[in-house]
Amino acid sequence: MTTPQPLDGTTQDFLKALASETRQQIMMLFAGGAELTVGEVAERCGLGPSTASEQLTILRRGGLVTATRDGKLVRYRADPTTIAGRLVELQGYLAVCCPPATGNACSHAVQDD
Amino acid sequence: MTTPQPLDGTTQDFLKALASETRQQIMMLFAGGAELTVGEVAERCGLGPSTASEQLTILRRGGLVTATRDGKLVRYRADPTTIAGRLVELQGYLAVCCPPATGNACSHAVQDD
DNA sequence: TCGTCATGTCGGGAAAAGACGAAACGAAGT
DNA sequence: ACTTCGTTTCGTCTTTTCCCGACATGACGA
Repeated sequence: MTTPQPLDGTTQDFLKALASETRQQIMMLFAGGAELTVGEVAERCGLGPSTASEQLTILRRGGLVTATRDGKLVRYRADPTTIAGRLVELQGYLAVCCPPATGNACSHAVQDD
Repeated sequence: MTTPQPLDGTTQDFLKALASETRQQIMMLFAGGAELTVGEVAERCGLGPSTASEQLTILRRGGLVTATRDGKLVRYRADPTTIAGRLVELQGYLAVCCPPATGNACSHAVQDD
């Protein structure tokens, strides 16, 4: 079950998606459950539409947002469920790296030897 | 409303440190609370000593490891306390992006009940 | 059908990251 | 002091990322 050896590919996409200031900025736009089109994201971040589309694709691969088509628009929104899942995966990975000995907060799911 | 702030600098360092396959690999070496020198990390990851040193510096900046000098050696180990803190910060950031309305599953992922 | 508009895809160029070897630094031991 | 060994810093190269403009795709309205 536990495949904590390397890091799961999905978690890797999650981390890489989040490890960019621009994409962090994009994620902030979705605060409060906002739905935004590619063009809106582009404008609010000062990016070209193509760049916004690319970055949103990366965020979608990372499980951070979902997209639905509405006419010729595509509405993006945050994906809390998947985000929570990736966060748990990340937690599990870190729990392996952390000494599961003393009362440390980052170890509570994976114990193995 | 929730602060539409980009993201804490420390959390950014944390994410960037983790968003690298080799650094993830390095972190795995510290499983079980192991203490490793730069040379050991280098050898086990198939890296040059200088590269290992650089990557460990990034991990230290991200709060993932701590270093103590022991003679001419430098022993690195995981830093569970700081990791847990950064994880909580990350979770807080993501909670802002996530709609706090529906099953906001991403606002409880890290808690260590 | 045709034109338009929003999005996605493709190439390219600038910037950053990743890894290396050579050399500098620091802490023992001879 | 000198030598040795582990670590760090520095310069360089290669690879990847980031953003762009130009073009292709797909959907709607005339």
